[in-house]
Amino acid sequence: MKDHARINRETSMTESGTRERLLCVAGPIFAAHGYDRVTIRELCAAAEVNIASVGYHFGDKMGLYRAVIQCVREQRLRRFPDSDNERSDPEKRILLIIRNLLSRMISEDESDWEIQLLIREIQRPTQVFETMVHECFVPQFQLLIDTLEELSQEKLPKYRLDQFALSVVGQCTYYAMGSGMIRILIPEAEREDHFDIDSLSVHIAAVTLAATRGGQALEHDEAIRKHLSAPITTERKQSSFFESNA
Amino acid sequence: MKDHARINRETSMTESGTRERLLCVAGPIFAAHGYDRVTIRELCAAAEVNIASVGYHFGDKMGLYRAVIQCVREQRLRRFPDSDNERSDPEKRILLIIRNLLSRMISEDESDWEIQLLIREIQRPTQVFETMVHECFVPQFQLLIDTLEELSQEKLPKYRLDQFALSVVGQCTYYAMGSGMIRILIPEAEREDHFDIDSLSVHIAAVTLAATRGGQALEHDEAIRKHLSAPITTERKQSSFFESNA
DNA sequence: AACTATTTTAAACAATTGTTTAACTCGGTG
DNA sequence: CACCGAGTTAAACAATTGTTTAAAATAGTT
Repeated sequence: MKDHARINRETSMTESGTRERLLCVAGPIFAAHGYDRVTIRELCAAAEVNIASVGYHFGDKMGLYRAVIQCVREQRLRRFPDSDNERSDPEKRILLIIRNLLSRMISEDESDWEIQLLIREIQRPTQVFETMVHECFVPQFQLLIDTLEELSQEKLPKYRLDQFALSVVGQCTYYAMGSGMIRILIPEAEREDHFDIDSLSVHIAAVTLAATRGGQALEHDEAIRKHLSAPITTERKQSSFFESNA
Repeated sequence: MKDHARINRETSMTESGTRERLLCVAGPIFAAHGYDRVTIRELCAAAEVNIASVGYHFGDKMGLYRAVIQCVREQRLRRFPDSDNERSDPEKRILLIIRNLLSRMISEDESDWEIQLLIREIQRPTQVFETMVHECFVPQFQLLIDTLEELSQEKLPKYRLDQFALSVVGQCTYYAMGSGMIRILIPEAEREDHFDIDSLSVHIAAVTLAATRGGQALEHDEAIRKHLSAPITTERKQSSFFESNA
């Protein structure tokens, strides 16, 4: 019964069309509404195939979802083979990395459903998540760390580089994950003028450079640590970002 | 029919218990599994009330959810009235703000379901989202901006302060939203040693201070802008954070 | 053409969903 | 006591869900 589908998937001998149509249609829909809110009937209606097709070709609704994720991954790996911005000054490289990160996060294109899908995986990981991270995110993260290491004149311990790298990633991804909040916090006019990809990548790159350049960051680190002894724990539970203050 | 419930809710005359029990039980469950994956029967079974109770007291499943959100909000507003860390040097204040932000993000307590619930609202906003942001997040965001303004010696334009503030918020919230990825990217030993609330708040505060202190950030800004002319757009679509590079 | 394997189809499946109904209990008031 | 409104209950509601079935259609081979 389902063995047919398995053989079909592995050898990919047939080009019947229904499997591919289903695979192509499911991506944007899953990305738009999330796994739970998408029904098999909705997918099959969009793909103009029978309701039983997903069960036959993918065995399961989750099987279709996993196939979609894997398809996106392979397609991206094939489309973006290797970037070769190896030899240039680290300041420029870090700007490029940040810029690429942001252009993937801030959605403007129409084919953004791939990023939306991956972001959903990041926010609520499933079984596919771990392999996805290892294949796609870890290498880029390592590239970011290498650049940061080259950027800082002095030798930094690994955990320090990781912290800086996560600061970069955090700043960038927030514009995707917290876009709803940003839309409220920042007026639209200001957003359009100073929160485009160019302005933001320059800003984040500047922050990163200022933080990593020289030992001044560590110097501040020590200056701050003096404050960190007693008085903080007392106010620790008094206020929070989620609480009103006015 | 539902008028009873409405009157009951407004005047809060009766203390029947089922409404309150439902309200208390629903919070953690919604936070744990999300709105969609929670069934009315599951909630009523946990609260040991009849299935029709939610329809009677809240009119709707969504009504119960909105009541839970509002309950959390009011409870937090009541519990944290006003923090009075007004007069102290801005370096210490920014550290306190970051620290509070992080302690809310990195979940260690058992009563973290409130934050989890709010984070779910941030990620996938519903109707309750906007009022929630205006009541809770906007004031704290303003406090952050005020501190940043005091921190920078020179006068910065508003959009600049907003960018810095979002950098702070982004770095902090990433440890909550991207925790799944961090768990993979950073080894566990390193995470336990250098990614606790204390270390991270010092790190983020140091980054923020280094970025806002003096005009050096802007100086870098200009230095970077020179790079930003032509060559970027060419490599714009070549690689991405999601793509492998090795 | 006949047979086989593979794919598609319409229909029904069983389970679960949110919501509603109508009877019922209880407490207080005339 | 009778009455009434508020609250609770069990049952059923209609709708939708993912999944399966068994027959029909298609393609490929001898």
